[in-house]
Amino acid sequence: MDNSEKPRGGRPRAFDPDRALDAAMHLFWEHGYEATSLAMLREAMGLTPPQIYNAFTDKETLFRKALTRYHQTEIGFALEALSAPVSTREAIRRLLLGAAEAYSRPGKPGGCLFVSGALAASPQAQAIADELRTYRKASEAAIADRLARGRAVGDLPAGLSVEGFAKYLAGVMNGMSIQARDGASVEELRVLAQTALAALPAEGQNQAASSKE
Amino acid sequence: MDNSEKPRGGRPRAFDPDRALDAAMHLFWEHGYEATSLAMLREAMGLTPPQIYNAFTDKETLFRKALTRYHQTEIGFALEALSAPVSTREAIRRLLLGAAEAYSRPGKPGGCLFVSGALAASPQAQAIADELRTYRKASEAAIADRLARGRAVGDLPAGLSVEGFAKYLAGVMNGMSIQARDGASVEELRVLAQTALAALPAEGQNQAASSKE
DNA sequence: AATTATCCATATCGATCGATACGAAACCTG
DNA sequence: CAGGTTTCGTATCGATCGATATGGATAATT
Repeated sequence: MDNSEKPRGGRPRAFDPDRALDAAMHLFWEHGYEATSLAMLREAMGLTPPQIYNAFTDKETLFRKALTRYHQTEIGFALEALSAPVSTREAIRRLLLGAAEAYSRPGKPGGCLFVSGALAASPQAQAIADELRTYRKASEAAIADRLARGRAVGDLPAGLSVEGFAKYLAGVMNGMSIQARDGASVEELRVLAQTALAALPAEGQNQAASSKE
Repeated sequence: MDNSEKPRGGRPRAFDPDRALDAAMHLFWEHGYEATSLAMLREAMGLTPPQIYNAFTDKETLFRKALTRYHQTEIGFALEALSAPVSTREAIRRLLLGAAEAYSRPGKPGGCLFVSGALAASPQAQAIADELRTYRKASEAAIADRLARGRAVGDLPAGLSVEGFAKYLAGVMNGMSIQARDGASVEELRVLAQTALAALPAEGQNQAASSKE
């Protein structure tokens, strides 16, 4: 679990595993799991196949580590937005605008790795597709949790279905990911996010937790 | 261009090309272009490789024909909704609810082939990915056209950006496609669609776009 | 019946896929 | 330095990829 293993002896590595993992992550992000070949990884990571396999076990493990790294380095905006001490509307606004920015970063592949990584897969890669779906479902569940808290404090109507609304918001983010992949600019994604926000039920008319922010 | 070619002599086909194309389409729909192997196609279509290549040239041509067939047989709801003689809001409502149904048909793969077919692709399959993006862009353009017509007749505020709103709606549909792929039921997709409709600017209060709220 | 054209079935093709065997090289421990 | 351990570079593995060569079979045309 620790990436700074103790070298109990033996020849030291001639490369930086984190840099190599970054290169792999970007390649998977751009081309998806199956369409990214070892030859492409070899070139992008600057490593020989034995180096890759010694450091990352196999292609599937490498991809899973790339997913973890992506989660840590590229989409911190999500947890940040959902846990910020702001109103529910503001939290959702930050979430969607954060996605607009994260899905269209210059020099990075468009969209979200969790969407592009393996939306369709061969039977052999079904486990990878399932893993990505798990990430997407977790994102939706995190949104639902935030909405439920917002409803509990009066930010949202008591009758609102948090699951349904979370599915809408997660769907919008997934759609933004595809629009980003199709070349949408950060400004266009921001407009999309703002438009999506208009579906939020009016807020502020009633709240049990009065001046929250 | 005619699928009932003239048999100017020679041994007749022992299979129905349309049935075979249907099988291929469903396989591409489920697994995407690259992850669908000839071995899978061979089994699903019930044909030998020479039969496939004789009838459909190669894998890429087969996929493009599957795209055309998909467009003709599975997503007629879109053109239908956008060309129906109803209000703009009703047209968009039919579009989104039609997508909810089309993306979750029992016995068919979830989501839209135009999204799942090749969201990420290897460099060799870039042409296929571009083709699918062209289909998606065309859908968005068709929505924008409908919105522009709606705005012209006062269904929508004069200041509304049809391009921006079309990008939102196309994004929502793309997101619905992914939600469907993640197992969302037709009811859940309908709720998502209804939620997305709430972002539509109010209609009917003004025809000349006078009191813009 | 002879000719011509197309399709069918079998057996594979070369290229690429992900993954390794092997032995030399480079570090720690004793 | 000797022993142990790990990574290095080179070469290549078997499996699968998309795609075909080949020759017999079946039809319309002459």
